[in-house]
Amino acid sequence: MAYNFDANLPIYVQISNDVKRKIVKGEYQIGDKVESVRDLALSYGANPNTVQRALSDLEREGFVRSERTTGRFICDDSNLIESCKNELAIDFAKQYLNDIDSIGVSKQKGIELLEKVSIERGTIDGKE
Amino acid sequence: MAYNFDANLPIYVQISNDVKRKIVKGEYQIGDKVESVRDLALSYGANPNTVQRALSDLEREGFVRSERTTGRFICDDSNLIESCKNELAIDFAKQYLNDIDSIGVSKQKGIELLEKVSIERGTIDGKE
Amino acid sequence: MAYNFDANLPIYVQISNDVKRKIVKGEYQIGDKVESVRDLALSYGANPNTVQRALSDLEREGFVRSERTTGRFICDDSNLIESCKNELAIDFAKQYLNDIDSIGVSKQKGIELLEKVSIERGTIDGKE
Amino acid sequence: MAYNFDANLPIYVQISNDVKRKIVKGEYQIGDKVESVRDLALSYGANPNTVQRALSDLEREGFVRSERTTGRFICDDSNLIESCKNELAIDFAKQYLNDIDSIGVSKQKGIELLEKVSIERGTIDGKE
DNA sequence: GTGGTCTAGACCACT
DNA sequence: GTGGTCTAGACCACC
Repeated sequence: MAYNFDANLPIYVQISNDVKRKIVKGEYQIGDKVESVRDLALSYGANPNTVQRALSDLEREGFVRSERTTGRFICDDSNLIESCKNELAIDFAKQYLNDIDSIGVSKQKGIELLEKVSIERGTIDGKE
Repeated sequence: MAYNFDANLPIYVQISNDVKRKIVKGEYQIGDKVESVRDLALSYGANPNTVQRALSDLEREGFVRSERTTGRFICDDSNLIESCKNELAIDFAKQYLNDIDSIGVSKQKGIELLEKVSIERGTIDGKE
Repeated sequence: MAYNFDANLPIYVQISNDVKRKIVKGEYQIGDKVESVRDLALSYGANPNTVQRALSDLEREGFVRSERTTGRFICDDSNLIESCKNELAIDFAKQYLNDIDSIGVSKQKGIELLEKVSIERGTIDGKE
Repeated sequence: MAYNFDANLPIYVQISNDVKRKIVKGEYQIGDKVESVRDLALSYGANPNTVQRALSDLEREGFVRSERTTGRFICDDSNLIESCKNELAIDFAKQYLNDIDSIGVSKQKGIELLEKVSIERGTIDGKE
């Protein structure tokens, strides 16, 4: 299995989210052709029907459009993509605030931690 | 079921983590008596054996000590608690950095989001 | 395919009906020469044999007559055409009454809807 | 097979439409329990998965809500139901106008036909 | 080859 | 018993 699915969420939701994430991050650019249902099924280690359902959901939400005989493509809707990105980022931020709050760490301390951790990681972010 | 367990982690680990979180946050104070295995099992909706294992782990790690006849108590080891708190906080911070990185959001933007979200929530943090 | 056939009805019936409709509407005038079987087959995207059968039926019903060497022509039988038109119109009317009845809309409301919709469409009917 | 499906439309769409029609007509009242997926599958002569899909769509559209262990129920959203009814009625009206237009019958004549046909049918509508 | 649909049959959680 | 999910395998239309 090429993808580590969380047992608590339906696989089709996780696939849908993963593709959304790739779109939002720019791994899929507008107009890009999405891999075929069968190929995605192979690489996710899921059933084609499950992938199909994930992509149908994305289509309904406006992230991809399908052309019957040629494949699926990323929609040209940068507003949608941007708002999705914001939404995800806000969700992550809320999650972080909840997490540190659950152990009695203040938001201020949480921010300092981000600086400290990012330096330790020596990532690109360290330059900021 | 009184607790929403994640299907991917052993339940005893999740219980152990939850108790640790409560200690770190101060919901359990040093010297406090921990509820009986039987009561904890009820409130977690888990098997007493599972709770027993979680508490044994906590004991081995030095968070609680058991006194044969009177019950279990939170250890007086503020260093351990403090370092545990830091460790958890760092884990959360890393998680957050990974999350926002996965959608192409910078650390700087991530910090701004924390401010924005915490204001919207109108929580205690708002005073900071 | 130049014609969107309904999978539930034999194609030859659908072709026959379409020609009948054209006669009734006046797209084919009395005495007009009907296109050759070969041409009709092309434009309908059907097999010439299928078209042949449709035309034979129309001939049997008296809508067209075939002259061995010159082709097929629309018959001069305005009574037949008129009664066919009425029959079709009545079928449509019954269909409409059934449709609105199936969702609990009264005939009266159905008539008002026709006025409303035809105005919205801004079609020729608007003048009436 | 207890339901005559049109080969041109996906079965799940037809089932969804049929249930919608029943809601709109009042055969299903607000709060009514919908038959179970398995029962509906039997009565429609379709696969439970197909019925499931139809109902999921209806749920997404807000017509029904599902309670995990007890069944599905018609939502209390009379606005939605009313607007759906109007939409369907308008579709039927447009269809009728198109139909009669395709044989050169005017809207006015079409309305007269409705009166005539409804009297011939001797239905309740005849009193209007 | 592509997406789309359908069936059959299975398992799960919940009550 | 309920809804929900997943897999496996099939067929179709389109190009």
